[in-house]
Amino acid sequence: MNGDTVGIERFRTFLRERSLRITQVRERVALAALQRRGHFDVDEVVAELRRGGVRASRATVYRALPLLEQAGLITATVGRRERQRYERTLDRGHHDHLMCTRCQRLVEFEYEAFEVLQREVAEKYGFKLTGHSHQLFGLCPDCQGRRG
Amino acid sequence: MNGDTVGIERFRTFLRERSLRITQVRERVALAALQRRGHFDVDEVVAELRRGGVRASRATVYRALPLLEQAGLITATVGRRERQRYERTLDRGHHDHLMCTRCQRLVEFEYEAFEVLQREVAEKYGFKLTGHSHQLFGLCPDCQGRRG
DNA sequence: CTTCATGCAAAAGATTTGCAAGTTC
DNA sequence: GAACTTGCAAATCTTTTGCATGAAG
Repeated sequence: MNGDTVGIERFRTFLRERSLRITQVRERVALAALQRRGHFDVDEVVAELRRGGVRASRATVYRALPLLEQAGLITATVGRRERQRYERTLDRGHHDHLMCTRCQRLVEFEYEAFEVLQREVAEKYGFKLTGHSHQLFGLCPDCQGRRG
Repeated sequence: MNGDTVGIERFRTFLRERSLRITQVRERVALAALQRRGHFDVDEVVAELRRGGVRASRATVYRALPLLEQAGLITATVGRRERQRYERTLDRGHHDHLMCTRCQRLVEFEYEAFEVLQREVAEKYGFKLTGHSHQLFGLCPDCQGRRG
């Protein structure tokens, strides 16, 4: 019983709880998304599905991914104006992102100090911390000095 | 000589440095943007301009705001899939957000330590830092213990 | 069988772009 | 005058939606 299987089971439970249907397509989308490593977008999931011989429309994937997100299996990344991207929640660990605003290059970093400080801030305001989104923007070495 | 005037001067310098033209419309857009307090989007700038009797097309404003951003006068905010919003850089200070996921209550906090660490991370990867988005999610004191 | 999910194509919404006409240097 | 800007409309791009048809419960 690997991680994906657990994920699928969790997704089923999520769907049942909300009286949503457990369909073939939804499960296939879930599998395709969970099989991806690193970041992915809607089209990549569609491509992954096609490779596996599953025909699912983009619209369906657009409808399914937010469910997976609500189920806690994937996390949407917050970007600027590009297409929405996701990543498997389990892969995330505690890393955050450093993104080049020119070429979209994405670097992941992990700094325990941030986690500690965050807990500190939450405590200061009496909040019970459940998550965070932390992204740095800038120009990567290659893009510094370039125009536009 | 108020803040806006300084901003405009800085914008002129920025344009000159890149051999871009200092036009009436660009200056008006800059003024309109700098006059806004809090967050604003393209249409709000267009509206502000109209109120001042300036007719500038949306396209022009779309072309001008990134210049203002590059000049460091305004900062683009990062959201999910809505329209791009900006805020005057000077207004930002260095605050980040702590948001209650149940009642949407928003607390702004400021922790110099985060800024320091962020610069450290950027430097480590050779990035030139231009901005960041840092949000903590959790339950505020009032919402803890309540049902979701 | 009732209700919800899917696919398709069309719609929507935000932003970008080609091009002719107007400005800036 | 040459080069860059602007405005307009059309084009793009991503995401959403209406609707007829097909599955799930």
